[in-house]
Amino acid sequence: MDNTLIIYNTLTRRKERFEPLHAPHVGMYVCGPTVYGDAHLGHARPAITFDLLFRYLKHLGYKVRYVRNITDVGHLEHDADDGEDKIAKKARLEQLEPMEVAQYYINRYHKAMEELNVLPPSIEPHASGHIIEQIELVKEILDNGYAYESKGSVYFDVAKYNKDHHYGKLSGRNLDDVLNTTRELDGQDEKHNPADFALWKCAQPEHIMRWPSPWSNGFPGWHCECTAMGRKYLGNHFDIHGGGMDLVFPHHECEIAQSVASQGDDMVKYWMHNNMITINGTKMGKSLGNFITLDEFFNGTHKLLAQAYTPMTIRFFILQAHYRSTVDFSNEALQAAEKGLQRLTEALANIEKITPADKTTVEVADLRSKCYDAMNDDLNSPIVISNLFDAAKAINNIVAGNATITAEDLAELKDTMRTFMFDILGLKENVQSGNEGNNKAYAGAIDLLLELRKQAKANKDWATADKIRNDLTALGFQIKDTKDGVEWKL
RNA sequence: GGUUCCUUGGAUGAGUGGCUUAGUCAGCGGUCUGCAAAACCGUGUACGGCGGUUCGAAUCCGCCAGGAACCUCCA
Repeated sequence: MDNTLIIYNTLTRRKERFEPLHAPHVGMYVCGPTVYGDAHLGHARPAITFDLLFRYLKHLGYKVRYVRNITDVGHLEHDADDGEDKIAKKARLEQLEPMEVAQYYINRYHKAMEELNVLPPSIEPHASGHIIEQIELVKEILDNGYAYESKGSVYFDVAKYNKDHHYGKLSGRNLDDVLNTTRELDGQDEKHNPADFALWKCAQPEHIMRWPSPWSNGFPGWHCECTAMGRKYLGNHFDIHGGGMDLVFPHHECEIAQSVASQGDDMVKYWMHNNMITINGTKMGKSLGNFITLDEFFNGTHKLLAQAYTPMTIRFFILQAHYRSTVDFSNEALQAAEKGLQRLTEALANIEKITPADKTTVEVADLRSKCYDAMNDDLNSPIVISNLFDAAKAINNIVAGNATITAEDLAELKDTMRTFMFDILGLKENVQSGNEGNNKAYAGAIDLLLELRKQAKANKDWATADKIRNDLTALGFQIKDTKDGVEWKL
């Protein structure tokens, strides 16, 4: 089996063969959330995309260290008069300690991720816990002559850097373009050049979150945390750095500059970026105010939602599109995903009903290799899913008596389905809430009703039979009459 | 204005030179069923427009139209 993973590298703009720097170890860093609000559908995209990659790399046998940070400090807010950061601003509004706000949203983020069956990363470092490392990074860049101090703040000298290196190689820009299009920003008068970005910001008097440094009491610049923490936990050179496409410039571009200016070269071998989720053709984003939080999806409480959607429906919906394509939100699309997922899980359950025969008359032999081929081609999860649907069709045909399968092929089919659905795509069956005892009791009650219906049917009392079925359906139960008896589920 | 990219059937969404007009959802017809549901079988004119390259293009090149992301915190 040829398991050569090919991934698209934003840096080279082409698909490349994945060759880890230190196989079998793989280091991967992904930009995590800024915790000043609830996670929305857009946040689920990178989480699920890189969860897929994490799962697949592990499945291939790599030992993966996956670092996903929590940004709880350091992002400047542009509509603020001073350089106050988002966490501090929200804290004052709500009369809470900044760390209390951060913790609240971290907890909620973790809960949402768990519901989406996103595996926790190996390390989840907080920016606020790595101020020392960030100060060290700034010092190195200063020592190397690529930064300067101004009124207690430190700025990266982009023009100087660009003489020795290419500032803009990731996003395809050149410095002149950046200069011509840079807008007025806070602290511009402190900078030598409008394109320079902050490595350390001197805190205004009213700014709550602040740390001492050689330059001032303040806080680290926008881009330092990922460079400092990536290096700390993954070393000076690691394999994969991921994030949303909207982070390519300036965030990841600046990370490269910081890395080169401090250690002499880029830390990252493969840059990977997931595309956006759109709503009415426009990006769903915090600042645009057009976002729907994950909790709202799970509860169906947003006015644009026709119904609640389970976490697995959301996950499946995202996996049905390739990660580098935009995916457009709509109720219709989500409902389609919901039904599609149901079809797959039912087919998987139907495997248990199959009695092996002495001959296989369905095409399932190459299912596994087709799925691997799709995954190896830049994580083409939509193709994996379409292959699983082919398998579902085969299973249903066997159950319907139109085809047969040998015990050996059946075992292989089952194992392939389970491996890809559960281990790699990370889908799981929705677990019913409620305690065991209650579930058992009410399952018994349903069975009793269906027994009565069976008797009514035997007496050709269709009115009674239909009433039981229709009323149960109205309560949310699905009743199926199969040749082996009645099946039901909520 | 600059950089990067996109435009596929009713809705989604793969494919990137000819064996793929994927797959899902919806619709329509049929099989099964007391009737349904589920399942199965069958089913439509799709590749933004105009040129070019080629034996052959949805797929490569050019122009035009429309749209998006980034250039400001954002996944």
